Amino acid sequence: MFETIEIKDVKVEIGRLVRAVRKQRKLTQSEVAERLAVSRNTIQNLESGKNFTINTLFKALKEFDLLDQVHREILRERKAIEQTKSLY
Amino acid sequence: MFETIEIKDVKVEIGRLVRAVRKQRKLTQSEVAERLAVSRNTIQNLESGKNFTINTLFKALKEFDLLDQVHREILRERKAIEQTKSLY
DNA sequence: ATTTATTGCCAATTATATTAGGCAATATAC
DNA sequence: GTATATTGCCTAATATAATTGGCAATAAAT
Repeated sequence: MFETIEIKDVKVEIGRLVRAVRKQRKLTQSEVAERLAVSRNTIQNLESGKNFTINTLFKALKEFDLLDQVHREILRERKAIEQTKSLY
Repeated sequence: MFETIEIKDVKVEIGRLVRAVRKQRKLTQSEVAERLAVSRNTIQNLESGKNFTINTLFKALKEFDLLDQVHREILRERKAIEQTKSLY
């Protein structure tokens, strides 16, 4: 019924997002890696749907000015949940 | 100017969100750990702002019916970016 | 067409996330 | 109050993410 999306699909989509921003800014994988202080392989993994740590993702989101937005959405989601009466 | 949020702050906020949902559903850390097929330590790290992998986070989001929403937001963000003329 | 740059992918090593187990502190139930 | 459950935190071992270095395939530039 609900939640047909698989974890790997979301990781692939994150990879596409990171790549899209990188391309828009005309940066190479090596340049992004240097800015995040990680290896190019780590960027490669991030862009290609492999597993990675939240630190790696958040470094990229911060570099690309998306971290603040993510932070606000997490905050909003938690507050929405805390106001909702439990269904369980 | 922009992006004053620190990575650690967002990790802490993720921890609060996970805990809020867990509490609302009246589950213990051990029960969540079992459902995600991870150790209780991993849930503890997730809830307390430590580093963790995207797999761990996405298992939790899927269990809590939040993964589909995240997936849609990532998709939307990428499409927005691809339509935007570069400022760089 | 020929360089030059970039990407995809691989093996070996290092760093670290995860696991398993335990115990004290705190919260919850009785 | 006492018992029971839950949480926070620690150590040691294991699994895996990240690093380093390399090379072939593809893309971009000249």
